[in-house]
Amino acid sequence: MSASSTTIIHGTIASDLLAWYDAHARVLPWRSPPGAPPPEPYRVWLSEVMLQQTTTAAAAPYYAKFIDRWPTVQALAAADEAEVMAAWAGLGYYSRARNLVAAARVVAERGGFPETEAGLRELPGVGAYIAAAVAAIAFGRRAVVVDANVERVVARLFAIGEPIPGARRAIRSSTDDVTPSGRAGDFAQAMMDLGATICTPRAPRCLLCPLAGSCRARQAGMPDNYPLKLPKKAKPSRAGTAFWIEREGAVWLVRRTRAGMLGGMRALPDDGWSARQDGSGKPPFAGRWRNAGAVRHVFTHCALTLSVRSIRATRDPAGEGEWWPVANLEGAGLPTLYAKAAARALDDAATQAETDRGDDQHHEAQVSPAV
DNA sequence: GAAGCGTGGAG
DNA sequence: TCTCCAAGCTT
Repeated sequence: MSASSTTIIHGTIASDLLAWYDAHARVLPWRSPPGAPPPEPYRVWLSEVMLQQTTTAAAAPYYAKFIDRWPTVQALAAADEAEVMAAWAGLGYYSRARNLVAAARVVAERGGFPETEAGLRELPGVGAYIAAAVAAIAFGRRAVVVDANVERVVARLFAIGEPIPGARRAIRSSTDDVTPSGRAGDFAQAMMDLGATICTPRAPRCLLCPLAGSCRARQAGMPDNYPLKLPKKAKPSRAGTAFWIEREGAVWLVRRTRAGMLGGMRALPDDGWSARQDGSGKPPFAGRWRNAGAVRHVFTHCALTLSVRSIRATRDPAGEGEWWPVANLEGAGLPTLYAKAAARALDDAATQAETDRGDDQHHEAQVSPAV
């Protein structure tokens, strides 16, 4: 195939896709309509960080909360890191929140966002994808934007049979080939919308696809065979224990170390469980610990059964921590694992109180059902 | 380059 | 219930 005919075909892909996008673009809180002036770079960047490995449905309420609370990058730069971490609680991948604050401070200090991919790439938490996406969407620069959606669309368009991650080089090269010089942001978002709504991982809707006529996987009759992915490693199961220590309507919370799982987040004290090994089961101090049941939680690379034990304290436990009002537990910003454990402890306490009202016997050794 | 890092929804 | 995986980055 000659270079000129290649260009014509690839140009058709871009124009077909943009025409489809003009008619079918998703309406999203961080997005401008096709052809309209782009949102502020702050909004594009914030949304991209939240959208890493995260569905639009999950990110949307957090995006609204952050924009309401920190409307500008200067406001975010001036925020307490701890408050940003707490606001991020539940969204996962918590290093994103710490990098978010760090990057905001760099941007505020230098008086605005870098406008080039290379400049953006220097911000903490900004990698190849986000740098390209912000350059294209916020600044209208031609950039090769490759996320998991684009990987899938391009692997199918060109029937790239090599498995991920080895195929990434070829996918990037082909994406470069089909990326137009104009409407950079719309093109990137159109590719992602196509991947999210038409060219889906399973059961792609090829009958609705504006690129079906150009798609080599479609022509071969097996679009959902692309991209090929290698089998994943088995996920280990871990066991740990969290401790609910209550005193005068407050619960003792600690802050996890910045490195590792749930790094930097508020948490219940626990027995040192990790993705690599079980916890010791040992409570932080001796006493009449109550078994409040257990919760199950699945992380990216381990599945945890977290036992919950509770006690009423008469003084501060050893080490760093803070008494947090139970009535305002939502404001603590506990990651989901510990929010589940807290709910288990509170439910157990409520159940016990009801039992105690129902008969005169104590049930201090009551065993709650496993979850 | 591979492993570490959350969570919730879909099928 | 179980598997897959979503607008990835860092070390």
